[in-house]
Amino acid sequence: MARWAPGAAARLHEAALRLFAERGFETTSVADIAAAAGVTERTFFRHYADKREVLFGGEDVLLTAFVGAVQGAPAGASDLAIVAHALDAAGGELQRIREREQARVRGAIVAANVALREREQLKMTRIAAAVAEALRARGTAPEAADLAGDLLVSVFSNAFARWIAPGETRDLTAIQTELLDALRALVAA
Amino acid sequence: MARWAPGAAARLHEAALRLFAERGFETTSVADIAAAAGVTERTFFRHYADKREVLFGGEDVLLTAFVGAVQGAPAGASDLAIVAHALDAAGGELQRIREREQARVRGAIVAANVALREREQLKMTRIAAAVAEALRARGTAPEAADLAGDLLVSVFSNAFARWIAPGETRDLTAIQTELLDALRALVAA
DNA sequence: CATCGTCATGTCAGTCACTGACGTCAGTGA
DNA sequence: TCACTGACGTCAGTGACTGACATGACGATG
Repeated sequence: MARWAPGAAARLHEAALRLFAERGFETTSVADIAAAAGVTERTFFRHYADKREVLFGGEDVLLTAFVGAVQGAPAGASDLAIVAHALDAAGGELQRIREREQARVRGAIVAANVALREREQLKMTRIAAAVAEALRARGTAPEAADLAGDLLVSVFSNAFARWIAPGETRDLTAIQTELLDALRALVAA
Repeated sequence: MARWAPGAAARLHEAALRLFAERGFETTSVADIAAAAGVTERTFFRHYADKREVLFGGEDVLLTAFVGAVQGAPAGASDLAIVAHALDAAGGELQRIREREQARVRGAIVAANVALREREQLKMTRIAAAVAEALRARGTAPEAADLAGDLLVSVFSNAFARWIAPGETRDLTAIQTELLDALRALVAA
């Protein structure tokens, strides 16, 4: 028999999500989470670099999805077309791996806490930078690449926020397409 | 004679900036800053809510400049024209109150630390939200307002980063105008 | 089958950011 | 003269996070 029950990271993740939803992020200590998962506090920090990290585990998935879509966009496509392509591809993949209800719970936790919103912003900024870098690698001018990266993140973030809003039933990609159209109209005016 | 030397907040600010630049943000403790300013640690937290706050003091100045410019934009202007107007007004004001070299020092400190970059992102997000709200108050549709707020922040942030880049000599507003043109080209393509 | 290293965890002691409660005393106004 | 306030000090915490070291099940290797 194993000395310890396996899957400590998953147990910690689950316990953290439950406790954050029940009592809030700030009012649940790492010790609480560890106890609920049946490990010590030290073990928590062996699996997650800090208390917030437990909510941002699969961070790289989204980033690599966006970057991969940019790299895989058809040659000769305009920068905006590449952005649209990446939004479609990554948005579709996100819907496949993430349940909407689960995303709503997590979204509520993050929205309720400043430190978590800060972390979410950083994640998005990293994605924007990675997309910009991928565009530069395709030959886009530096200034345009930076702007396009920000633009992609703006459309995605706004679409995602609306996707998890209560009562919303549309596809994430549909919302993204709509917002991209709104952006075109905005800049063309 | 006064019981304590006046201007504790200013002394703390100065000491913090100097120590951060010399030894880095993480490796200088609040106790160090307080000692350098001739007060106790407790007093530091009476003036600044947390260790990072000492670098983000005049945060509201920029926000109110942007919001004020949006509110003061000519009636009937398109959303993009309002954004351009706000960038010009706030960018110009920023250059008047902030020395470029000082901004470079602060920028280097912030760039060197993740926690500080997170905070900077949050500040920008707040500005985007405030600008979006001001646009909605003028009658802009919610989706367009959110996108326009993000767009303004994207242009400003990129322009500001280039403004404090080593060797850069152009005006902040000139860089902003150039980036806004690049954005128009990007979306029109 | 004995032994040896690895790996995930526990244990312990410590640093540092941040907070609440309370005391102190110069200045200010009645 | 006296009560009050504002700005600070003092003290005793809590909680996030880290480094160093111990432990014991497991797989590999002889």
